[in-house]
Formats: sequence, structure tokens, C-alpha cells
Amino acid sequence: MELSPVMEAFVLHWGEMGSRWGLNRTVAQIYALLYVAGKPLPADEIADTLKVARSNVSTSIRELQSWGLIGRTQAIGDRRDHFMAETDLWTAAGRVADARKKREIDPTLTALAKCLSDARTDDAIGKDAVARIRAMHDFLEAASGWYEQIRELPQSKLETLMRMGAKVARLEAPAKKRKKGKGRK
Amino acid sequence: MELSPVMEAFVLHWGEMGSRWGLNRTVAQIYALLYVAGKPLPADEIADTLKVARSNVSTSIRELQSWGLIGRTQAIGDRRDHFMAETDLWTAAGRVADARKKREIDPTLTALAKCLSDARTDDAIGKDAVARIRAMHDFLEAASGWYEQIRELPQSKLETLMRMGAKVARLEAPAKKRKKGKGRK
DNA sequence: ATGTTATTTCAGAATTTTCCGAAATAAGGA
DNA sequence: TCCTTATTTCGGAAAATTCTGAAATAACAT
Repeated sequence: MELSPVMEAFVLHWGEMGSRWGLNRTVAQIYALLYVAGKPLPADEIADTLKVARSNVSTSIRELQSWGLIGRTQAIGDRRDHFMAETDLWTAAGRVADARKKREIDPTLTALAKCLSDARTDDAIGKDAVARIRAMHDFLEAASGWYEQIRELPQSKLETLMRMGAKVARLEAPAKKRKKGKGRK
Repeated sequence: MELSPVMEAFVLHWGEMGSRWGLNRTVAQIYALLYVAGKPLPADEIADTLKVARSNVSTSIRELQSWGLIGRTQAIGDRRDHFMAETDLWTAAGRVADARKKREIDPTLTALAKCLSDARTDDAIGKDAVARIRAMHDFLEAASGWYEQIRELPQSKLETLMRMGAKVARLEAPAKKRKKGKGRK
């Protein structure tokens, strides 16, 4: 697949971006490529376009699948697998968030819980240090629970909630002290 | 500073964690150490405790400061700087989120806007590809705007909002199809 | 079976990131 | 000024990550 200049810029930028978010460059570029391409591409065409080794594409595709960001399809008369990006960005972002929570937040919560339980038999640790570890645990647990609740909302409800968020800000924050006219800070 | 077993486990785990979130291990460990220590520590004591080079501490501290996660204080009769962690986790999380948005999301939005403007003179790109890039841009812009609104809420309002989120989920989601008894999948 | 094409695995090469230690800089005393 | 202590800078060592190319595996057709 030939990339137009803008498509190339998009893919390259996305590669940079991805590497700041824990994906590596190739993985991010492949997602970007499939996203702009708008049609399923076979692995060797991806490798050609991005100028990376075929084996690298294989590995990267596996990772993208583990994030739930791409799907596999077949084309008639073609034995090769073809891959397409999830193009609904709400869905894609949700998948990434879910995966990161599961890989990172949940194990951290477990580790913190273990710290707290071990703390009982650690006579060299101070009460206040335990309290701080507990604060960290509780904070993560609260955030985690909130996320899960948000996450089970259908997308439409979520959008409502976002609008409500904006409204809460508008109704309540400037509500105290409302002169007429130009007002507002 | 001598670390108790649990404190050590906490610091080590946090180091692992940090490296998944774009901080490096030492940076994350220093934050964790200052967080459990609960009191300001001078740089060389940090280096001793974590068994890393003094210069590494210097660099890492600068990074933590750029994230707004630690502060510098002085102790009387001691010319050395002492560093203490931000222990309010809402504040700390907010600082990290702000910094990442500014470093990563905002530049990405700029890059995407440039793609869209360049697309006008790129005659090799298809209309649909441009539309997808625009969708990406608009999605990020919406998320970014929402974040900013949320971010200016005082913490108390934010907590209200979170409770509302939970309520929306409880009131509306299970409302359709409510049999009595064990119900619920 | 045998050949052909698609995909994965994996050892090590290439690259990037992190870290150390020596030297430079700064900031006070004496 | 000159000595002592605190901190930063920075070249390159060490470690970790990413990527390649070759070989192994798989899946199908003839």
C-alpha cells in the first residue's frame, strides 16, 4: 500500500505517540496504518509499507490483538490473514483502558493489599507509614471501582454523564457570586 | 534511612509500576520512598537507601519536580536540600494527568490539525482517510475538553460527580428487565 | 507425499534507555 | 583566597528493549 504524504505523517506521529503510552513504535504505527487505510491489509503488505521485518509485524499484530485493537478477517481467493483496525475510537480507547487497568492497576492493588497484610508482622514499620500505604490502596481501589461503574454504562449514558459533568461545572462553580453582565473571572 | 521489609516491597513494586507509566524505575522508586518515609529526605540519603548513584538521584529528582510530585525544603542547620513527596493522592494524580495531557495529548492534537490542513494539498489521500483522521482529531479534542472541564472542578464537586456517575449506572442500567429474586446474570 | 505459501519463533544484532562515576560548578564558611 | 560540602553535568558503560533474518512450523493444494 502506498502512503500519501499526509498518511505517512499520521502514521509516523502516531508511532511516536504510542511509544509514550507503553506500546512500541511498530505496534503503534501498524495500528495507525490500519486505521487510515480503512480496509483490511495482509501482514506482508503492512511490512512493505512500513519497511519493517515481516516477523516484527507478526509479533506486533499479536500484541495489538491482545489489546483488542485490531481484528482478523479473510479475503476471498486469498489465503493470507487480513487485519483491520477498530475504527470506533470510543471502543478502541475503552479497550486500551480496560487492558491497562487489568495489567497494571489490578496487580498493583493486589500488591498493596499484600503490603498491608504483611505490615502486621513487620515490627520495623511505623503506624504512619502503614497508614500512607493504606491511603494509596484505598485511593486506587476507589478509582478502580469508579472506573468499573462508568465502564458498564452504555455509550449513550456515558455521553449524558459527560454533559452533566460540564453542567455541574457551569451550574455550581460560578453560581456563588453571579453579577449580571460580563461577570465570570 | 533504613527500610523495613514492607516499605522495601512497596518501593520495589512501585518502581516496577512506574516503568509502565513512562517514569523510569529510579524515579518511581524515589517517589515511593519519599511517600512512605513521610518526611523530607536529603538526596544522598535517598541514594544510600535505594543503592543508586547520587547523580542518578539528582536527575530523577529533577524529573519528579517537573511532574510536580515532590517539593524541596530545607532543614535548619543542614545545607542540603531535602525533598518530600506530595502525599495527597488526588493532587498527585491530577498533576500527573495534567502533565501528560500537556506533553502528549496537546501536541498530538496539534499534529492532527496539521495533518488535516495539509490534507487539502495532498491529492494522493482519499476523502475517507481524511475523514478518519478528522474523527481521531475530534475524538481527542472532545476528550481533552471534557478533561479540562472536570479538572477545574473543586475536589468536592468531583466527588459528587463520581457519586452521580454511580447513581446513573444504578438507576438506569438495570432498570430494564428487573425480575425479583436472584436475577442479574 | 511433495511443493508452495503463510505465519511464528527465536537467537542475536541494533538501538534506545538508564545508570554510574568522574569532573565541573556552585555555595558557603574560615 | 582556599578549603569543604552540596549539586549538576556529561561521556560512556551497562542494561533493557526492539527489530531482523533465518529457521521452524503450519496449512493447504496438487
